[in-house]
Amino acid sequence: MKDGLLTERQMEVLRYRKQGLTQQQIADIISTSKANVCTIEKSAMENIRRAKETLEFLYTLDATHLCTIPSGTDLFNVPAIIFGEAEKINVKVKYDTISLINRLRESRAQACKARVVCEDIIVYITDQGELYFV
Amino acid sequence: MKDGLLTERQMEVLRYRKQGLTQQQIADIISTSKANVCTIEKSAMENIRRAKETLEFLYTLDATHLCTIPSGTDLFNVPAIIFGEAEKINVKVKYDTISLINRLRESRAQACKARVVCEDIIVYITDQGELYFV
DNA sequence: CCGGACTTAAACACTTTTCGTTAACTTTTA
DNA sequence: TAAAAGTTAACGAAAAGTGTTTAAGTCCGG
Repeated sequence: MKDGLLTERQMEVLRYRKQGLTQQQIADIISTSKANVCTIEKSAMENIRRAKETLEFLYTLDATHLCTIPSGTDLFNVPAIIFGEAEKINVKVKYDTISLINRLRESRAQACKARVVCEDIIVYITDQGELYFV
Repeated sequence: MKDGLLTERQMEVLRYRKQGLTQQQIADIISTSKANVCTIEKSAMENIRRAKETLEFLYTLDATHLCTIPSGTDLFNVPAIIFGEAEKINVKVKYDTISLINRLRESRAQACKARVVCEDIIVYITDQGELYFV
């Protein structure tokens, strides 16, 4: 059994960064160039992003397609749409209006511009009322 | 920007499996051997495990070390130890006694045998009272 | 005990990732 | 603005991961 996605080098850099060290300081400590520290940190972040996306996929496997929010929809209308669709299939959404919008904003930030949805958003829901946006 | 950890092949197999197909049926559909379906599914599960472990690492970066539960401790004494340590640093743990034990069992199953902790368990905590066991 | 479902190991060709260098570039901050 | 911090691009070598085959397993219900 292997560890997670991150290499020793990547974890090392992330830990030093968390302590507030600059890339140059870390480069000195681990004896390499600051450019290399930058790329190691970057690939670490990329790996973390991929880990998150992998689990998102897993969730959509468990969930069923609920509806699709068309691009151009007012953000504040989204909860009503989702509550309505969930009611049709007898599932209680585990978010209220505000937290639903926050959940959406967090998971699909680039799809939310100001008060408007600027990309089609596919909505999945589990039996437990958990939502996933793709 | 690339996708998550899973390859097309791996997602394909997981989706078919979710539908309840056997490895042989999937092998026929995607034109390969059932042994290969098995290894693809296995590496998919391994990737998912690694994705989870990667995020766990990320959480421990945000969290501070709270205490270490020594091997041999009675499971039912663990909550009291953790509540005590958390109180010392003025953090409210977001679990009650029962759910804390469940959380521990889920995250470190192999470290819990019957009523006893059989490995040292390092406990991390965030400002929000979330716990991580390593 | 037979058969179906599943697992495992070794070996292979192939692709991707990683760490590293150098050098130029942009952004932030004092 | 000047210095420090951070980013990017191009490239190479080494390491790791993937899909595949073949062949030999285990595990379990009927």
